[in-house]
Amino acid sequence: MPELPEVEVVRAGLAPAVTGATVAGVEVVDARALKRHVPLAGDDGLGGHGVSLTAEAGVPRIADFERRLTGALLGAPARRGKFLWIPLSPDEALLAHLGMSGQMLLRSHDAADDRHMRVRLWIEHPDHGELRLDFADQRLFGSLALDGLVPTADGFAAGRGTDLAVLPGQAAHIARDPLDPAFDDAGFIAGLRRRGVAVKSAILDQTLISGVGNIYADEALWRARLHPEAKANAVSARKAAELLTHLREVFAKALAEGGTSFDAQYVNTNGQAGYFAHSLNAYGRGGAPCPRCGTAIRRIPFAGRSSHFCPRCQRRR
DNA sequence: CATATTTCCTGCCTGC
DNA sequence: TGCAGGCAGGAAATAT
Repeated sequence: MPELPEVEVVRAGLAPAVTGATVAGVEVVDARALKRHVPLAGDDGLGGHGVSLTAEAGVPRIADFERRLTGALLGAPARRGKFLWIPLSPDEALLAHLGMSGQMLLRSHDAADDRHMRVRLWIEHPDHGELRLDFADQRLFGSLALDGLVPTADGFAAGRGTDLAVLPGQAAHIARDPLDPAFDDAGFIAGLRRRGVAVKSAILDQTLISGVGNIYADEALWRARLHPEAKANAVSARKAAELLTHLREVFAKALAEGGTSFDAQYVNTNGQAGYFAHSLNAYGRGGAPCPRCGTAIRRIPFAGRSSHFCPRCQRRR
C-alpha cells in the first residue's frame, strides 16, 4: 500500500531525526524482515577478498546485519520510487522497502512496543538525543538490508533527498519516479508505447516508471480517462503524456495530504495516518458513482488484485 | 527477449 | 461461535 507519496512522507519524517545520528544498537526480532539482506562472506581466515557476497545457508544473517550497522553514522535518507535508503558510508547504505505494511517509526527509548515490530535501531543524534527507529511490518512483504552503493546509469543524482549519483545495488534497476527532476519523459512515453501489455501493467512496472502501485495507477488512469486494460502500445503519444501529467498531479496532491491510509498499515514516522483516502475517485469505490459522470465505478479482477474504473469515462479505446 | 504466473505473509472480513 | 476461504498487495523468482 505504501506507494511514492507514502514513502516520501516517511523519508521526509526520518530526515531530521536520522541525518547525522549514530547507531548505538541494533536488535533484529524477526529475521524475515531481513529477506533482502545479503550477508558479506565471512572471513575464512585465509586472507580472502572480502567483496564476494553469499546467501548460503549457515551464514548468520542477523549477526551480520547487527554487526555491520552498529556504530554506523547515518547520512540523509534518500528515495527513488518506493525504495528508501540511508547512506552509511560512500559505498554502503541501509536499504528499506516497506512492501505493503512496513512502517518506520521514530519512538522515544521508553515508548511501548508497536505491534509487529521486527527490527529496532537505537540511535543517538547530536541535537535530538536518543531515539528508537523501529521497523514494524505486519505482512512481512517489506524488508531492511545493508547494500552496496553503485553509480546511477545516467550520472544524475539518484533520487529525492540526495545530491549523490549513487544508489543501492538492489534498487539500481528501478526507473526514476515521475517527481524526479531527472525523469526521462520522452523515454517513458516511448517505452510505454512499445509494450504489448495493458497500460495499467505498464505503469506498475517499476523498470519503466517507479513509485506507482495499485491505488495511484487506478487514480491516474481515471484522471486520464484511460481503460486499465487498454493496450499500452495503443495509447497515443499525446495520451501517454497526459497520463504522465496525471500521475504527477495525483502524487503531488496525495503527498500534500500526507498519503493514503486505508487501515492502520500506512502511517508516517509518528504512526499517524494520511488523509488522501478521502480524495480517491476510483480506487476502492466499486459500485459508488463516478465523481465525473455518476456511472457506477466498476471493480474487476486484475493480476491477482483489483482494478477500479468508470466504464463510461474510461473506454477500452 | 517479453510476458505471465507464482511466491512470500498476516490479519481482517465475509459467508456458511 | 467457529472456521474456511477470500482478499489485500510489491517485487523477485520462476515458467511460458
